[in-house]
Amino acid sequence: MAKPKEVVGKRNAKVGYGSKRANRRKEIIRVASRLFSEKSYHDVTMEEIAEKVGVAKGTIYLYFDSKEKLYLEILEDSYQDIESLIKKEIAKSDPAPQKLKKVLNLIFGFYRQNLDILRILSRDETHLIREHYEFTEHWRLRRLRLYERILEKGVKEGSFRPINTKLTALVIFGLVRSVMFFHETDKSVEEIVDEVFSLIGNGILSEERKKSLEVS
Amino acid sequence: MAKPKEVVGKRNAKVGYGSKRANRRKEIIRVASRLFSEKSYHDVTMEEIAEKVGVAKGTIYLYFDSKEKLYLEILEDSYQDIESLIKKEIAKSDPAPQKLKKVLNLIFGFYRQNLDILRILSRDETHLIREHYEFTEHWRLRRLRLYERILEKGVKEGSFRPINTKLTALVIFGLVRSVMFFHETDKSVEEIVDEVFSLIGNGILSEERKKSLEVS
DNA sequence: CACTTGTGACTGACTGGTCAGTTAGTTATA
DNA sequence: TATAACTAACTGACCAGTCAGTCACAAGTG
Repeated sequence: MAKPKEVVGKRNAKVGYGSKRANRRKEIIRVASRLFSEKSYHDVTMEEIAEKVGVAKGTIYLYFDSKEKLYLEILEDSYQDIESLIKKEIAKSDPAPQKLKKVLNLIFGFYRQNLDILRILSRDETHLIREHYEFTEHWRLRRLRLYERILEKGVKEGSFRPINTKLTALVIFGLVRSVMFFHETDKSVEEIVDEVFSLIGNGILSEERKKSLEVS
Repeated sequence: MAKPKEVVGKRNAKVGYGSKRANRRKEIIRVASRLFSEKSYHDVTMEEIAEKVGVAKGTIYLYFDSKEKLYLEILEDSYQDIESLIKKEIAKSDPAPQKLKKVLNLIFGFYRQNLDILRILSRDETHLIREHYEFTEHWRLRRLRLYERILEKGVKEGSFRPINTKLTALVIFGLVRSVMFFHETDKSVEEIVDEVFSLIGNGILSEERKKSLEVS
């Protein structure tokens, strides 16, 4: 415990000693993220990444085992970042509607600030490699469960109607992506979330219409 | 007008004379669709397509100028199919809510019957080539406008609340994809559409909750 | 100090393999 | 037999990953 643990070990290990080496790593990830957000996986070459970082191609391989590993690390980092952000901000005791709104704000906010990552994650290149598929699937399910738990809590509390929580979670999952990705960015995240929340909160039918449906 | 137009012309023209040649074309598209739905664009090789069709690679090039053209034609065909399906079924006079439900039924139904196409269209490989991006964008906007028009009609009729139709269209666009793609297929299309429609129609908040929000 | 040895970061030419697209030649068909 | 359909071998470009070697600098040594 006294001595700091020997940290050199494997070259491409993630653990960094906040030094030059760690910075290079980060710089490579930064550049690669931007490139992967602009083009598909196969259209980004290691040569190109190296060039934009300002090193030779071989150097990249001193930090990452392979192109796939580099790509997957970008994905994992992003998912981790979002999730830890949510974990930090959400208090268990919040009533479900507030909780849902908070989560939406955090997610929309994160994506707004990390458009490259939004573009990468939105793309469904789940066929690249087996690992990638499992990866994406894993994180998708985590996100769905998060929504579901909030919805279930709301139903129990009585703040939400007795809805199909699984389906509703899917609906929220889908709309987040499309709204974030395609909505004009002239509105603040808060405004967008307010509108989205009011929409899924109250629905689109008018009161008269709802009444007439109840009758029939 | 009397004589059928000279149709031979360019080898790879789409126009077919319902014969052998046209069938080959269709078969190639069918096989390619399945492969493109299983793997990413770059991971499907022309060799593989040829093999699965049962011809030599060169033969594919007698029907399609390039891999890109083949891919884009699959996309275009799919978009066209869905849109013409909708156009055929939707009467202008339907009230907005029914219209929306009908459209959702048609789209969900189409995807349920064409899972390959759902997988291809869901993937956002919009970076492949410039043409592909414009393509996808074009059809996305058409779909959004369709939703928007229905929503506007409903607002005017008074069957929908005065909602932000642009945002709502995006929400619907997003949820269709994610619900269709990920929802267990043990339910019929009608059941799913009913549930989705009730969700976006009435919202998730309970009546008490809505009232308490109105007060605050 | 002058030197040697060591080392981690980095380089870039090279390899092995892949694959879209071509073409010269063969087969089927009208 | 003329033409369309088809084939299979080939070409050229591309690219992930490798590896022998360079370089700047630090640590040891007499």
